Amino acid sequence: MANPKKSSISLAPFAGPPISAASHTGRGHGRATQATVARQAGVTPMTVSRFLKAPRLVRADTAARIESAMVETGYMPNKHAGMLASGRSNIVAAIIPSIASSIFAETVQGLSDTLQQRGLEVLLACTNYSLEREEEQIRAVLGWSPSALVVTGRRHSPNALALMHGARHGGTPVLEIWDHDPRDKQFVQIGFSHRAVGAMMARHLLARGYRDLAYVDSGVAEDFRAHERGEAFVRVATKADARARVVQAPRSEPMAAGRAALLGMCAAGLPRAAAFANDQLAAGAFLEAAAQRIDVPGTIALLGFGDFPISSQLGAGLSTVSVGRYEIGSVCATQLLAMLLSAEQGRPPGLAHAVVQPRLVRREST
Amino acid sequence: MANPKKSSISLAPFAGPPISAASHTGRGHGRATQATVARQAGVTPMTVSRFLKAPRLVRADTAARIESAMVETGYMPNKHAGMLASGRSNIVAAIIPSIASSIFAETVQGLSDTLQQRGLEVLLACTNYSLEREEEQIRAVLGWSPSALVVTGRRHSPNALALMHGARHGGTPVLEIWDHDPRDKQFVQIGFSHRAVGAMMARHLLARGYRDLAYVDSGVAEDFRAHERGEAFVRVATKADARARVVQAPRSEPMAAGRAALLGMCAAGLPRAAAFANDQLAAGAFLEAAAQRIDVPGTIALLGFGDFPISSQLGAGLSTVSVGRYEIGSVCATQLLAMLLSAEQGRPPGLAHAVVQPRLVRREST
DNA sequence: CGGATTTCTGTTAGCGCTAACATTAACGCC
DNA sequence: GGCGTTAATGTTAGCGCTAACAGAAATCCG
Repeated sequence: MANPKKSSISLAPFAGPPISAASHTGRGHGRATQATVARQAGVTPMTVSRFLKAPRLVRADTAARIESAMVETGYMPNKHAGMLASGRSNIVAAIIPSIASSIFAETVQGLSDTLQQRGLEVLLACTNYSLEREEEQIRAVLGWSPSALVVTGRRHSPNALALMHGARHGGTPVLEIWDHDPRDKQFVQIGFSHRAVGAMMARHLLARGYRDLAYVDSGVAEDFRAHERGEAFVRVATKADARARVVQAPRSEPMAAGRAALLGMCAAGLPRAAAFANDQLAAGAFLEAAAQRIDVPGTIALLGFGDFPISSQLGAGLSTVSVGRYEIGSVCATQLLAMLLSAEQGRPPGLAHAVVQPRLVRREST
Repeated sequence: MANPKKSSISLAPFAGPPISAASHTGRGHGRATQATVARQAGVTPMTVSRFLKAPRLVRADTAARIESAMVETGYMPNKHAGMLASGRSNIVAAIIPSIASSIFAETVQGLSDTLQQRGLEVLLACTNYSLEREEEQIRAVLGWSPSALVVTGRRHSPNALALMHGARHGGTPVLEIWDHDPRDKQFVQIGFSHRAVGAMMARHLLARGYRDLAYVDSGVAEDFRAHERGEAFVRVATKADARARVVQAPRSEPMAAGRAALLGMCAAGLPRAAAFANDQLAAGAFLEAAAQRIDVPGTIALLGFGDFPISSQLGAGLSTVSVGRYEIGSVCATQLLAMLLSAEQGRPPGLAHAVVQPRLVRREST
């Protein structure tokens, strides 16, 4: 009971009138504090604090008295006070585009699974793929004095960048996940090159002999990584003297958007092969193709991105690019812990990027 | 810049040796505080604090001086200190079974969208469908003195229940989401009766003339709500003199589990209709049926639960039960805000449950 | 234009906890 | 048994912020 393991996630807002929790009489909020426990156990608060941090530092019988006093009083440590006094929040703030889309959920899981074992909590914030919102979120989470800051991607608003640099100069490790550019050494990056993936997708389709290609981009204007994949895709295809165009899917539910994109291409003339910004789009297109009795890959080859469960389940399987979603999170956590450790020991942080290499999974759709 | 809107989510752990953030010289952590800003602006810290809380309470020229001092110093409020001093954390802790499964992601979105406008943040914790873990998580989040606590479902470990009651008696509203039992008045509930849904599913299949039924439960042992739907399903079917059995899907990736469940039923003798614990399972079964050239609904009718995007996209559509996932979150937030408001005004909290009624969506699979 | 308002700012104290140091108790050993 | 050593506890002060009240400044109005 003294050392509960846990893991949680949190969302935060910041407008309108704040609302108080309880009707408190004056200041104290009624809850038992370390002082309450100490009185009950016949020791000073400091001993209680010590017991909580390192039980072995107090004598066994004292520890027992404290422990039962904690149970009797229903003591619950106040982490805000602890943070304030120690200067350590043991919070890692992570800013991701979205929780609803399952892309980042596993990364968050990987992050928290690893950090959890080291006594760190993850504070999560979502941007809905908006840079403006990202800036707000970074500002918001910094108010909790996180031990480290994790953001998604390499593109940020100028203010957001300033906040990130400020945090880093204040000694807070800042890491960028889900992207990688070896030339960019501003922050530690954990991810992969989206250009390389776009190129990989194009080369795969070219290698299979398709020479009239399309890249179906998600309708999300600020999903820069999807755009980057598309640009690289087109560049490589064009360089190989193949035809390549970019099609925008509508910004709706992704599977429906994929269906719509396929229908759109039907009207405009089907390419021989289409690469998609993600598996959901590709799955939608696959299902629409089935509905239209368009042969895949006979008439059109389909290539997804992400390797989500659905792509291995549809028909004989959708070819896709497999990304270590969970791994990005766990590697990020490991890296981050190393940075915190070296900061603790006064060593310089080191700026080692980590590449989580994606790989192409060929199934029957290409 | 004085009133940033935000929204974030956080995950928390609690074991192993804590790790410090920066190499701080003694106590102060280098960051500008209200005192820094105050000195710069030639006022007392209190005026800065006041400006932050209610800008209109300070004279315009003072406000301007403070504002520029904040920019110059790069001031960032310390929320821990604020919480400690005011006794209000403006955090709502939400405990859900899983983020990775998209079921609860939208509920969280609904919660945070609504709370955000009122200056409340959401602290999220996942249990992975384990009551033990739920208890740990509740204990963990209570350390942040949340303004309210939201938990999933009505089943909790005795200790968890004790913590919840303790929190409530400390004036913290406690709400249960995703379930509803009018007889249970311990905590405010926002959701629906899973028995009623199970019954609804059975009645739908009976009404369509199917009399040999199966309920395919998810392999998640502690998904009590899925079990409850299954029990009610069987009860109603049996009462109507139909055949009804429960099949356990393997605990794997849900779509694969659905496929496996269908194959299992093939071997054991196909029922005339199968209801599933969720749409992913049903989708897997649908795809396996297609692969096996089993006619749906001719040979076997399939009924899902949840109304996820996939169920409207597969073939001519999978019948399912549509649940207001987002609505549960937003209604919960509204209710919670009302409770905080009445607590603030000293009124008794009121214990109004809110039912978010699910409805059956018939498509071509039944 | 003086006293009652209203508006703005300052003072004091303390939220609950923990670094850092100081002190005392317990122990070992020649 | 006195001295050094270690183990266990206590003392002091302060983290950054905000209630609550007190005081000063500006404003109003008969």
